[in-house]
Amino acid sequence: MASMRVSEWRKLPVSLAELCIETTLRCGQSFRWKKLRDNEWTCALHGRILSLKQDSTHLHYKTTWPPVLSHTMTPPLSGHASPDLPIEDEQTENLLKHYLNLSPDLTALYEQWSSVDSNFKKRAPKFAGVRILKQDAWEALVGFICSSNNNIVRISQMVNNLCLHYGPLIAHIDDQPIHDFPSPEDLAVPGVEARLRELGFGYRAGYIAKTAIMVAKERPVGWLESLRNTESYNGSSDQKSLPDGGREGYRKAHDELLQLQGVGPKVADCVCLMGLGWGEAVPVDTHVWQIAQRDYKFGNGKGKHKSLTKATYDAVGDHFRQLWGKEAGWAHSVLFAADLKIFSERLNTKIEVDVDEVRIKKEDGSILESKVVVKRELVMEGQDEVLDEKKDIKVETSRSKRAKRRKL
DNA sequence: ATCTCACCTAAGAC
DNA sequence: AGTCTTAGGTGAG
Repeated sequence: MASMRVSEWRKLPVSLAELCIETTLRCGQSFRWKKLRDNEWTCALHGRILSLKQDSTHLHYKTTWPPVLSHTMTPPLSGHASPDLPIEDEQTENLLKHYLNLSPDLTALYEQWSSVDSNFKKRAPKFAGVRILKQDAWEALVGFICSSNNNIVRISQMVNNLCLHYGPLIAHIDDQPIHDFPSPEDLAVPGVEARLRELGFGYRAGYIAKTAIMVAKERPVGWLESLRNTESYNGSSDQKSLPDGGREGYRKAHDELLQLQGVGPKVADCVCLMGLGWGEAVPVDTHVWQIAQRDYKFGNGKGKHKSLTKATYDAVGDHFRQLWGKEAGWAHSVLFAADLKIFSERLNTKIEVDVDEVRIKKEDGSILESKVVVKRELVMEGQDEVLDEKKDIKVETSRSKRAKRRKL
């Protein structure tokens, strides 16, 4: 397995409020990121393998390139030559900035949503840094077709199988083959439905096979991409207020997606939001429907909106668009994450912090002054019962002082 | 327009 | 051990 190249770790300054990969990569918007080692996330993207890890000030990234021919890979974005970075690292940095969608000021958006919505304000603090990724639209489409009546773990397994059997091989890591995501053409071949059924896709096998044929053969080249929001992000929220059902381009994209097999309103909205850049798309699943009822008094009134019909679906979306504005789908994803079972530990975790000032008098008379911070994360059952405890002790400040001389 | 089912599968709850 | 429910829904009647 000759010479695949691995870059050095490089870093980008990013705070946890702007992006938290632990939450963002697990909250069900992408299904291919894997945690291979402690806090290290890996995924194949655009013909290379990307690894990410994060500390409180920086995002660190590393690229593994396929053995040969890496120069024939089309760069995802052309960038200006930089004196500091090798051209490939610069490409990867551009790819990352694009994929992670780093332009929107998430801190400002959280503040804005908190100022208009007390429920958001209450739930958001433990779910900072939930950012909507700019995923490939086709990948998002297939991933969310798989998501019906399904859970994140199984969706991830299915998508993984899809890549393994139909996606182009990129490289091996620890003898494990890593494949990229298959194109519509890769999946528009005879026998796909039967094979996917064998692979455990169930009734979604037919949806994927048919949708792949529609996209690859019955739509013009570039059709899916043409549905993308091309506006560059503009922070000012008081642009002409958002139309009731969202912008024209969003409605068009949504309508077009509904023509595909296995794509209903919810899946179409997931693709609009996470694959096509339409921030006002609000996917309403049973979960969000429950949130709407529980926290926003939906369906309480006189019989209207009793169940999640198409009319109710649209009304819920409109309500959240009106409340949160142009990036309603982003805010929706924060509350969605806050309701996921895989993150439920955070909700009953309380954090206790003890700070001790310690002074040690040394023999030479100087005083060593340090602050010992003991941080305990307690997983609670009810009010008093502690199920689990994680302790983190660190010496935060430490300095020597010359002994003060007593005045006589 | 709204409602009811069937549809794959695997894991957890009774 | 079986049965039921649930997990980011969709399509057909």
